[in-house]
Amino acid sequence: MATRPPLSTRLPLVDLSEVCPVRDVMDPIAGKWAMLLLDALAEHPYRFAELRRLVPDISQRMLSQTLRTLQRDGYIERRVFPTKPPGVEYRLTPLGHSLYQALVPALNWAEENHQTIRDARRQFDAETAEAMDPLDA
Amino acid sequence: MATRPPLSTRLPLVDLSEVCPVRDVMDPIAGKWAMLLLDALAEHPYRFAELRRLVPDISQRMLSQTLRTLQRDGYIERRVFPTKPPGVEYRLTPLGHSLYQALVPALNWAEENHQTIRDARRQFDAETAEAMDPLDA
DNA sequence: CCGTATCCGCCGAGATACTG
DNA sequence: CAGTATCTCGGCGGATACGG
Repeated sequence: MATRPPLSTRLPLVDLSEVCPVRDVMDPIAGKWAMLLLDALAEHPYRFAELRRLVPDISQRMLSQTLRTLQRDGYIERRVFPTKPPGVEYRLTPLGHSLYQALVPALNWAEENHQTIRDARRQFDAETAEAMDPLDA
Repeated sequence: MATRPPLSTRLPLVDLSEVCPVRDVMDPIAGKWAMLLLDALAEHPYRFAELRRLVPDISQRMLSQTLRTLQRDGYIERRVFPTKPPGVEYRLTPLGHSLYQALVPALNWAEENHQTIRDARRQFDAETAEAMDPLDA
């Protein structure tokens, strides 16, 4: 029958990153560590090992990788000092500071409303459990 | 310039959701669709099928699932109308509107700086490619 | 019309070991 | 000190089929 390319091999109809700027911009900083690093660098430049200490549970691999994507998007700048042994410093660019400022309201909101949300979750879970198991009426 | 208190307290492995409220709050809305749905519902309540049309490339499964997690955190309310066939309307709660307001600066920033970031990416990729393949010096 | 159940590919992220 | 290379695994999210 009429030959049609398999669905899986067809390219998207439009460039989604073009259609939805918000997702294109937010995706790289929505990972597990990006915001933490932006927050750490917001006030002060840091070296690689210092960032490891500031975020103790990040792996070397994810620290390196996250820093590079932040650098790629223009949020941080990487400076190498040819000392012995070499040192590398990371600092926010003006664009990075600008992003951080735009994030501040959301970050503050999260902290202010954290307990409210936890309560909402507990209540929701209790209600749905009750609906499935109506013993505890 | 608004410097916030540290995002990550450096207490070791206790309950991370307790230690890092920002991650606990932001994680559920950092998914692929949550922000889009919040944005759609910010102005006007919608029914399930209407949301499908508004966000054409979302699957039924992810729409249902995302709406449920938003409801669980208390951002949206679900109203069932026993019509024939049944209709379900979703609308933002006051908490949901409050969250959305806190997100607005970040959303606007993303749109305003989208092109700048795309340019930064292109330049970064070009430089790293050049570094690996120094033919075009 | 409004979902849930199941199967599955992909990728983010951890652990570990190795280079300059 | 500041990374990369490789392996691995769990979970997000897509496709499809079925239920109320």
